[in-house]
Order: sequence, then C-alpha cells, then structure tokens
Amino acid sequence: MFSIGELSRRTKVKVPTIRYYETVGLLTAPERTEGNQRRYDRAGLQRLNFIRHARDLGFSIEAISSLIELQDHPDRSCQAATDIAAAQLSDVRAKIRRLRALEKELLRITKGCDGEGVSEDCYVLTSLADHELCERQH
Amino acid sequence: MFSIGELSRRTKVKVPTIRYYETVGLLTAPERTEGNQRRYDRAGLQRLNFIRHARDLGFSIEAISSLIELQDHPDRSCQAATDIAAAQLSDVRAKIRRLRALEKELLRITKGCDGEGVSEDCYVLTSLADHELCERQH
DNA sequence: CATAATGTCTCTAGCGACTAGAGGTTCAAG
DNA sequence: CTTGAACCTCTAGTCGCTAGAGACATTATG
Repeated sequence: MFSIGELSRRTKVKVPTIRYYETVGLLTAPERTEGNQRRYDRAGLQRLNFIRHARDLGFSIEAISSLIELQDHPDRSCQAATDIAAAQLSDVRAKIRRLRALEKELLRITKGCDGEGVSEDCYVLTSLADHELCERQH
Repeated sequence: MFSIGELSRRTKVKVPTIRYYETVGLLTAPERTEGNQRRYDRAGLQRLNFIRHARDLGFSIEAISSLIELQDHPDRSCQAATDIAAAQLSDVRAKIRRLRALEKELLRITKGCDGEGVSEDCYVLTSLADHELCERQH
C-alpha cells in the first residue's frame, strides 16, 4: 500500500495527472486512509503503467478506456485490441506523411528559392503571403 | 468591401475562426457597417491568407504574430523571420522522429512477436502492460 | 509529545486553437 | 415590406493535462 506520491515516483506520472485519470474513469478510485488519502496496491501500479505506456504511444484516453475494458473480457479481446492499435498506427502514419510535407515546404522556405541569389524581400514572408509559391502539397 | 462570410469563402477559414483571430489580435478589427457587421478589404484578405498558410504549416498563433510584426518592420525582418521558420522546421522534424519511433513500436505490437505462432494472450494488451517488451525507444 | 516540514485533499481556472450553441439583430432578394 | 439567410455577442465545451489556493494529514526531528 503506497501513497499517490509514491505511485507517481514509481510510474513517472505526475500526481495531478493520476487524480485526473481517476476523475475521467481511467483509474478506479482506490482505498483511502482514515484521513482521506489515496492508498494504492500492486494492481493500481500495473494499471497506471499500462496507461502511461499507451499514452506514450499516443493512444487517446478514450482508446485506452476501450483497451482496459477489453482486458476484463478476454473473449474476442484480441481482435478488438489489435483494431484499436492498428487505427492508432494509421493515425501516426498519417501524421508522419503530413509532417513530411510540411518539412519539405519549410525547408524550401527557409533556404530561399534554390539559393539563386538573395531576393529583395524576405523569402519566408513572401512565401507565406503567396500560397501560389508552394509546391502542390498541404 | 465584403462580409465575413465572403471572406470565409475566399480563404476557407471558418467564420468563427476569423472572429477568434480578431479577438486574439492576429487580425485587426475591420470597419463595420451601420448595423455593426464587419466589412473587409483586399488587405484583410491578404492578411488572412497569410495566417491560414502559416497555420497550415503548423506555426503557432504566437509565431504568426511575430511574423506579422516583422512584415511591418522590414529592417532585420528577414533574419528574424528565417529564425522563426527554422525553429518551426526543427519542431516538425522532432515530431517526425518521435512519430517514427511510435510507428515502429505500434507495428511491432500489432504484428505480434515476429509472427512466431499465436500467443495465448492478446499481444497488444500484454505489450502495453509490460514496458520491458519494448525496444529501447520512446 | 510538540512542532515543523512535507505531502495530500478538493476545487477552480488556465493552456492552445478552436468549435458549438443560444438568443438576438441586420442585410439583401423578391 | 416581408422573409430568410447571414450576421452579431456571449458563454461553454473540446483534449489532456497543469497550476494555484487554501485546508487537512502524515512523518521526521528536537
């Protein structure tokens, strides 16, 4: 049995964040001391580690809720869980694609137009002002 | 002179967003009709296009504010503007790096452990529960 | 055993960048 | 002149926390 601060140290999840997870239903309310302080056990620790890992991988709170529910109902859980993870993967890939387009455009803007001499006006500003200067993307 | 709806159509920026930009100081308050409705001119249109383009590239409102200020003070503006754009570029690159690590991990999780037979428990869930199963990253 | 320091409690508000809705007014077309 | 679409302001909600106030609990030290 350990306090919220101890749980925080062990999981690297900040104390207010732990309380937040409880309010949104990701963590079930733990036991309390007589003085109304939260006391956690090994199960609580494991659950929070699971949540933290999933958050680190960018899963939304909602997705994590679904995954936790699946843990409690092992029948059919694997396919459903894989679906959620696959959705997350395709989400991540979409973000990567978009960011790569941005990277390309920003690189072009910051380098000026092929380095062919310095233009009169600031190339960054004129590029942003005139969308026609972009290459297709974004 | 055109209305906020017309400006919205021409820039593809939603009406409430235009008003929001005004409240946060990105757009200067335009003229009004006698009946208190906003009327924009070509300058307003250009400014909003600039903002939209910069937002599309992921610049924060704050960064865009700085860029707009630089437009009005052409001395030294180019270096400062390039700095902002370069910061944005490195930000984008950092995000890409992180997302690529996530992509790798998610791919591993959704595919199961090298496809070597189907494990008893759901691999997605056990992977998330046990951080030790990860490869170094994230 | 008293006190002090640290930890914890609840509650509210703030972040960024919008989005949605209520309830009321104005404009442009017919 | 009437209708209906577009406009106005204001407040509150989104996501996933984070920060702060003010009060109570626990633990370490003298």
